[in-house]
Amino acid sequence: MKRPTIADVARAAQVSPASVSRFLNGVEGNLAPATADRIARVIQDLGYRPNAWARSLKTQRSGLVAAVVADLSNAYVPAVLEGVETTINKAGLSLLVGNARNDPRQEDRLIERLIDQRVEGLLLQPCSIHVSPVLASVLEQQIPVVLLDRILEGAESPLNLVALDNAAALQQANDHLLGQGYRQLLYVTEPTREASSRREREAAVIENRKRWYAAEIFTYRDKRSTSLVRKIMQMRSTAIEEPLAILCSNSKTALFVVRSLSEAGVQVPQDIGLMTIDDPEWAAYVFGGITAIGQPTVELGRQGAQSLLAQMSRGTEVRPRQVRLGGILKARQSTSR
Amino acid sequence: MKRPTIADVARAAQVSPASVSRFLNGVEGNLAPATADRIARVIQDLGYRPNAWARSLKTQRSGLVAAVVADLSNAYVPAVLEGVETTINKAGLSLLVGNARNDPRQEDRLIERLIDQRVEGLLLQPCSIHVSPVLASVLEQQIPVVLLDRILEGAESPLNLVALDNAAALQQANDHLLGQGYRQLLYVTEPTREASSRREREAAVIENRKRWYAAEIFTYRDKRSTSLVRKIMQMRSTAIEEPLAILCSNSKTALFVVRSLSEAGVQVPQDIGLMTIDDPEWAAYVFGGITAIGQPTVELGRQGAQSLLAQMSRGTEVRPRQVRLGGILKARQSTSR
DNA sequence: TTGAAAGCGCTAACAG
DNA sequence: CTGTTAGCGCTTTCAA
Repeated sequence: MKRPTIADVARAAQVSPASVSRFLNGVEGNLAPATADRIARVIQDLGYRPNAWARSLKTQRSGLVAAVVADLSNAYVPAVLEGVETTINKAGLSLLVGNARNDPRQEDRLIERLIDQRVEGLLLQPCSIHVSPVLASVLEQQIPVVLLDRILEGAESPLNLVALDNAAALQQANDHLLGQGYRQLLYVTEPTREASSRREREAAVIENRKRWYAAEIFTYRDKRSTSLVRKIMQMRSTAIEEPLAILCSNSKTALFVVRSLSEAGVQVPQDIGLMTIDDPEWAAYVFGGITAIGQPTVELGRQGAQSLLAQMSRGTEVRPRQVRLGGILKARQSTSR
Repeated sequence: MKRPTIADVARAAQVSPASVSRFLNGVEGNLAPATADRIARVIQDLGYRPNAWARSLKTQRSGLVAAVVADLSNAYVPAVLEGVETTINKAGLSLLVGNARNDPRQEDRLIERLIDQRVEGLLLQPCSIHVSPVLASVLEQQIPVVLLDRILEGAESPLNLVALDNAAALQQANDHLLGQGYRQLLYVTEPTREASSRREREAAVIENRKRWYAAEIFTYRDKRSTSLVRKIMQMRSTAIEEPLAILCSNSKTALFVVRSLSEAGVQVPQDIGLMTIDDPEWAAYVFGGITAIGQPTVELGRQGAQSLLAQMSRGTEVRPRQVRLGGILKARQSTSR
């Protein structure tokens, strides 16, 4: 039971394949209503569906767009993908998804495979900070690319980007915490080497350093919480008990900190203030509510996809657009003194 | 700057396209080492990559697999997709993702589009309970399908499935709560009409009904928490104050309940017990820890994908496999009296 | 071990 | 308004 081809339809409807094709594509030189009807009926009867491969081969369009993300297990990512998927589908295209699992080699492999599938565009949340040879060749082939969430260094020309305005978000966070009367800051982050967003956030923390009595950065590499707790104890033991707040670089970090504090029995906000960049669904319910800077995740995906679609239709020639979206401060219990 | 074709390679290497094709596919009738080397070099130089469309047209294989999910915004779903994606990629295939947003019409549209892309298999978490005409035609075409998380009624033969053993999970939950001394149960669920998993869970609750002093079911349809709170108050006002526990049908429900309880100032576990099916990352940190039945989400995706791959290679003829995975009880503060 | 040639299913000139 | 024809880039007999 092979699927019917355009030729089968043509034969059954007593017309040429060309006419069927015209019908399918709603082409200019309109068909006689009678012919069209006949074709329509046959298509219906046979359950004919055009073969995307053959069409692609001819038209050089696949109807496929790819999204390669750094880590699907970070809730931020599926939220962004939601915006991407919706937009891509509205445009009549289909979305291929690749999860690099924070491994640049895996990322390369995925990109290569997806390009081989002849995707018409690539949305990328890179898990490395520089342009890999594979990505370079993608760019060279003029395949539209839009970066999500993270920038890339060493591209010949800056790539299209949609991301959080990290500098502004951290400014907001610092303002809020200082405004609440905190005088010491402990910024907790995952290693910052490979993700530009983390770098930008950390840079902003450093920039705001002088505003604090003390501001330190804690980078966590494993799940163990002991050294973080030790760090906290150390900062809290200042002679003049300056109030201390923890700021988390993202929701994954926040989860780690929440776990650490819970295990150590540290009270929030009594003993310590807590705030995070990124506002996961649970933030409002832990410790009576954790103050957060929410990201417009779905919107970010939407805009990324739109930017890609624009490039796909207008060509890669358009000058690159760097969109920076603002975060939204949600003040909650965890930073109220 | 068009991409080089097999003909370009053939010309540059002074061989026939057929030989290049042989080289590419590592075919039996081995090439002379010298020829192979020459071809290899040219491919390298030209940066040649085979055209998937042309290959598909000829081989009738696309290298594409699709996953259509009910709702990407439920954290359970991306977790399952993670397992799916990994497995599919390991098999050298690419994954197309569609998000039906709980809309059966959208689901149909997605399936149709993906089938038009000639995917070789479909993983489906249906957002309806019965086989739509579109899906029926997919099955009729012998395209391998595996259901994730939810079953479908009215299929001619039962479809392959990987899902939680809902009956067992709810048995476990009931046992645990009764063991903790609770005597009244309030089961909170989203509307159960369209998702078989919800139906199964609700059915299990009903089955366990006699074990309770009172067991009621609360279906929430909107975000407003007032009627839930009223219900709770009503159940708590029994003459002989039988201890009450809430059981949530999944993590989305749990989030709703947590919000409602927080807003109403109900204390957990002092005033009421709380438990949920599905163990989201935040469960351990809200109300000092919410007791949950964890689902093997990633594993579920992995097994679903494997089941699909099996069907794809051995043909749809294989007898359908219904895999039911067990949940894992995580006892926490919220149900300790 | 290699090449020639046919064709997968479709579209897009070009005629008519 | 409609049909004929020539490929899109690849694989795969069949011959050499």
